[in-house]
Amino acid sequence: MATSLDVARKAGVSQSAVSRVYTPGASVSESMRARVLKAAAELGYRPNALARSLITGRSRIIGLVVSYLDNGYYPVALEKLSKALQERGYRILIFMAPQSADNVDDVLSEILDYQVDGLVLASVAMSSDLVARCAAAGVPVLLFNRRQDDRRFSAVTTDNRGGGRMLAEFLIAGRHQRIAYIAGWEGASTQRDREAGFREGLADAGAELFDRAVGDYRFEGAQVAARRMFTGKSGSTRPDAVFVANDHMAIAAMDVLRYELGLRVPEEVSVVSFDDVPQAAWPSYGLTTVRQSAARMVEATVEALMARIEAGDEVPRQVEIEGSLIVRTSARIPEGYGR
Amino acid sequence: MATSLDVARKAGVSQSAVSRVYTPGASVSESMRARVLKAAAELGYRPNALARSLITGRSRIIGLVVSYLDNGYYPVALEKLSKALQERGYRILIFMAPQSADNVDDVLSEILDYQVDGLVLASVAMSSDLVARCAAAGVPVLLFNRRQDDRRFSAVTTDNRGGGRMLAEFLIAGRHQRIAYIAGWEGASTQRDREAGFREGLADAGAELFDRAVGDYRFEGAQVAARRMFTGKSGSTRPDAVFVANDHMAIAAMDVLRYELGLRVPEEVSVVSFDDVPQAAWPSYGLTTVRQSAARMVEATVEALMARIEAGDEVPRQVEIEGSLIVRTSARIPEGYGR
DNA sequence: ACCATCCGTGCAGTCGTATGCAAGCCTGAC
DNA sequence: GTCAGGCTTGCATACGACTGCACGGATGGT
Repeated sequence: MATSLDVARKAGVSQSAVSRVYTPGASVSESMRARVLKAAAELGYRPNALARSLITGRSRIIGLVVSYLDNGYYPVALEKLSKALQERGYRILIFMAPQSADNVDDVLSEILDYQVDGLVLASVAMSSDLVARCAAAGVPVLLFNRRQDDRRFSAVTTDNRGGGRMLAEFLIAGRHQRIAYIAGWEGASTQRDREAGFREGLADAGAELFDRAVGDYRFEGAQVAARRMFTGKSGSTRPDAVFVANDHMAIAAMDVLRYELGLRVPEEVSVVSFDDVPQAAWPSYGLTTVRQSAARMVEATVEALMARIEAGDEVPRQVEIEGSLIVRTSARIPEGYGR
Repeated sequence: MATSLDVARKAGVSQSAVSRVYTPGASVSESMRARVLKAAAELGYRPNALARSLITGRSRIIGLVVSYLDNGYYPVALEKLSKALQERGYRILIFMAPQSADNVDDVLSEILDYQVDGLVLASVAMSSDLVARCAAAGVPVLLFNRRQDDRRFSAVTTDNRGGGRMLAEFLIAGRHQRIAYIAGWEGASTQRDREAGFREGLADAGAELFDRAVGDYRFEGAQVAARRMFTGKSGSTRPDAVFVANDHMAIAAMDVLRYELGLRVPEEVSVVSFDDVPQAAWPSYGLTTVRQSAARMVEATVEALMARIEAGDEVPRQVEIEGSLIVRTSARIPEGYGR
């Protein structure tokens, strides 16, 4: 591999000159730039990003920690995030977090070793020890789709509480009598907020939860929860509507209802959920769900990161994106709805 | 951030000593190791991976180029690949390739700037100019799920031809009369091989394609293709079976058949496909498909990469994984099948 | 013709770590 | 007691690029 020194020799200039040609904003004459570029092209020279990072102290790498990709929301978000950052000249170093949340620290340490300019944690929490290390290293941390009360973090979330409330109102308007809930992982802020908003919405109408089970945001968890909630019950002892805390689980639950238990959706049971993953729009499911716009969340993420990295903002931002109710076919539609 | 020199001063030893403590296999006495580790812990020291890479010439970063994540196969593969590489001390620098295949070169150049130790191209092709540069830089390149006749590449694929043939035999055994094919992107080796194998299988039984359309491996492409192929046709002029070149498209096609055109699957039309993405197992689809084991492909990928990177093998490997037919409910099952 | 100014360029030091080399110490065998 | 050999350790240099500083030349105004 050719180095800047090789290019300099070939072009008959100093190594500094070569460096300046590749540094935007540096002062170089046209004639020199031409000579350097010619020599560089002949040698196939490209600046070594690692060496550059070492001295500038900025790697133009963003660390991303994700814990699961099977929930269809994350691939979409990852794709958008990657593209948006690429456009700004950043790359993504990706880490899969082990499910056991305690090991995340080890993984994170390794990321920090690469001198990332920023860190995005997608649905992942972080020990306070690590927080301190990131702060010391001046690495901005952004929580994606998770809130932490600690105000030292930037965070981008959807208005989960508001979304939960919208779903409650929709089900109430549809005259559902026995409304149940299948929860996500209880450690997640999204789970807590969605449930809180949902219960508020019910309470405002004088209703309350008819049943509740926990699916932990996992596919199999939702299957088990749905079986537990519906198996062996007759029309009046089982829910006539269920809010499943995200689409990933809702799909699992719906398949159990239909294909294991022979229930009709939405005629016998209405199903609503949260996220609007691509699969939610597939006509086999047609999920009525609260859209958590990946495009807008990613946009906010990139903006918040860039503010801290490039503009040097000190104060973390907490951004909350508005959700919107997408009505499809998985839940009974209130009479006169949409007029 | 503390450096090795800070640690050295605090521990009263030389910088080299600190370095050696963190270099596996280096010769350090127990007493010194203890002193260094103590000082390091107090300062929160961790070696700078960039500086280390600069001098060792190995970054322990693998570049990964992916063009789409909406096909459910790739998130699964990415997750497995990432975990497998993490276990071996490597990280993934991820790049989304723009759809327009010509710009891939720019993107790839940027990856190479980071001195990656290896490059995995998932369903992405590469210009011969870039090939030369990678070879010059000594960066092994591995084609994942794509074959290129150029023997300078390592490549890991499924036996697409064999898989296509299995599907043809299965449909023939099911006594289908009018067998059609919805193709993937014609530039892809997977597309060509799957189709070739399928046609061979048909030919062996004295049959041939009844109809053919192109879906380009895209969801919308498959919808259009399915409409074109089935709209406004009666029982005897439309296919009674269709092989859709991958699951991602098959799901789109199936929904068109059922929900737009009111056809019953598999009673009126059998659908088979390729990949076995997680969604294929969902009972709403129950796709009969050829499993392309992500686990085995990733395993082969990691092994081939490590052979070139760590063992220093010069010869690229072309690995072809056996596919297996997964029979579910989307296609008529031949009488006496499985006995 | 003189001086102030500015632009372009090279020199040399720097980022944080790894490693060949040589020197020092200790051990054990004779 | 001597010497060979091995194990530890520090010194110095290298990796590849960025950048503050100083210097030379060109420019412009008076």
